Amino acid sequence: MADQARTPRERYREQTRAEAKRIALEQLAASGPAGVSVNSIARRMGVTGPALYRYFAGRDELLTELIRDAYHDLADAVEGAARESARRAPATRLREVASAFRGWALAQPHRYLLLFGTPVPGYVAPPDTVNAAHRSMAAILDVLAALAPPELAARPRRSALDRQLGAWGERQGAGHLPAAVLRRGLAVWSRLHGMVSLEIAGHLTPMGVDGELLFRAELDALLAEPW
Amino acid sequence: MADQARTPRERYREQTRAEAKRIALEQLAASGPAGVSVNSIARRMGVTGPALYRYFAGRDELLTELIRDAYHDLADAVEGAARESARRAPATRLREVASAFRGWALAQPHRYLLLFGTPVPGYVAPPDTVNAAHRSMAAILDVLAALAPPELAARPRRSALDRQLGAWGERQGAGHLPAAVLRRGLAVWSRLHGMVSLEIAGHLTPMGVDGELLFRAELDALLAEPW
DNA sequence: TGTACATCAGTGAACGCGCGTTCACTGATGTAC
DNA sequence: TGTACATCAGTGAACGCGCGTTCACTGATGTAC
Repeated sequence: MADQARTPRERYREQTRAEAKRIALEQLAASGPAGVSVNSIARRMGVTGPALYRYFAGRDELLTELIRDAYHDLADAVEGAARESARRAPATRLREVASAFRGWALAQPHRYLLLFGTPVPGYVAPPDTVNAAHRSMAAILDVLAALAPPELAARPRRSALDRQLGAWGERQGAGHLPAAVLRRGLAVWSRLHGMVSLEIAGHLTPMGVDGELLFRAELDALLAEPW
Repeated sequence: MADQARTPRERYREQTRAEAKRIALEQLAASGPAGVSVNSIARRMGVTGPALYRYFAGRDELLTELIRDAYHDLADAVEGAARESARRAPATRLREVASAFRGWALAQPHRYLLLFGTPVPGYVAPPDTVNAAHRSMAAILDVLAALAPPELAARPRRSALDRQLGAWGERQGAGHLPAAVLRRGLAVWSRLHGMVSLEIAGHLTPMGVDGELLFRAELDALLAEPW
């Protein structure tokens, strides 16, 4: 968190951008992505609308920043859980990592939905946000690799899914991972997303189901699956 | 699909409502839920905005109709698959039913996202849409009940999750189902939703993963799980 | 069958609101000699 | 240290647009006798 801006003006710029983003997040929480508006952010900063165009090229750039920040923030949480549990049993680590993912999402549902909810119409994410998106996956794969039995590495990549995941893994510099680990990583991500997004969107409430219990049951099931 | 409206006027009313909803769906597909606007629907019908207030109390009622229709349409697809595969092996039936769910969602992603994506800010679904939502689940549970080994029924409902699901099942008139079936039904729904919503939102594309292959792999895993 | 009346569809004006973005301009802050 | 200049932040007006909703009203369609 060191303040890298040298001149006072650069520092001021950074502060103003940060405040605009902070208010944008409040609007996101209150009214969804459509509620994030340049004019109303400016108003709440005590400034006229056009002033913000000194700091952001436009609304889309602001949204891009929010999305990038959210991906990195989520990844920080997931990586943090992996790091802090580094000396524990692999199964425990997976629970911790998955729990960090879920915890982050529940704590700030609007940001999770910004990433994984209904795509914002007309908005196209710049390519580099994808890398930020894959940081969380990399942390999950790390833990899974420690969990998997060592003899997996020798198994060939047979299926079409294995080949697709293998190509992705190599692009990500994770070409050394066994196919089964990549496959399970995708399963973890997909199932986590399913549970978390149902819970956040309120679809469990009318069933009277506690999301945490579903989460634990699904993790138990996942850990019981053979490799 | 019989035309139940007796008088010409009632028939006309129904036609106008249906056309408005048809156009609303086009707008939903083009610009998301925020793009569904009373005024622009009216414009495309060759009519002024206020005219539509003869047919809908307001924008929220229109959205409610779209949501209710979508839940029922999805449930029709899922139930249809269950019915058409009634004489096949239970495992095959589960694949068919899950595939119908996914197929419906992929064919009309905007409607799926209207149901399960980012909640529309400020919109509160009327209670009876919940029943429509649970029709799909009921069809899944039906098939799972046929798939489960018969001795399950004797097992007690031990866990907190089982109790919550049991209470829901009884409210739904499905109190006779074993706890494990309800649990697995929830897992099916949650996993399906995870895969389908990642795919629809375009999160598999940058990984180069085909959603269909993930779908098959996850169903294989699910069918291999012990009861 | 014709006539009087009730019902309903749709209009047009209006209210109050908000949005993203551009542009010419003022005034303050920093920089270089 | 002072002065001339460049840079930058922010303003206010404007453009063009859209929204949901209310209301008094016209004209057409149906209904009852």
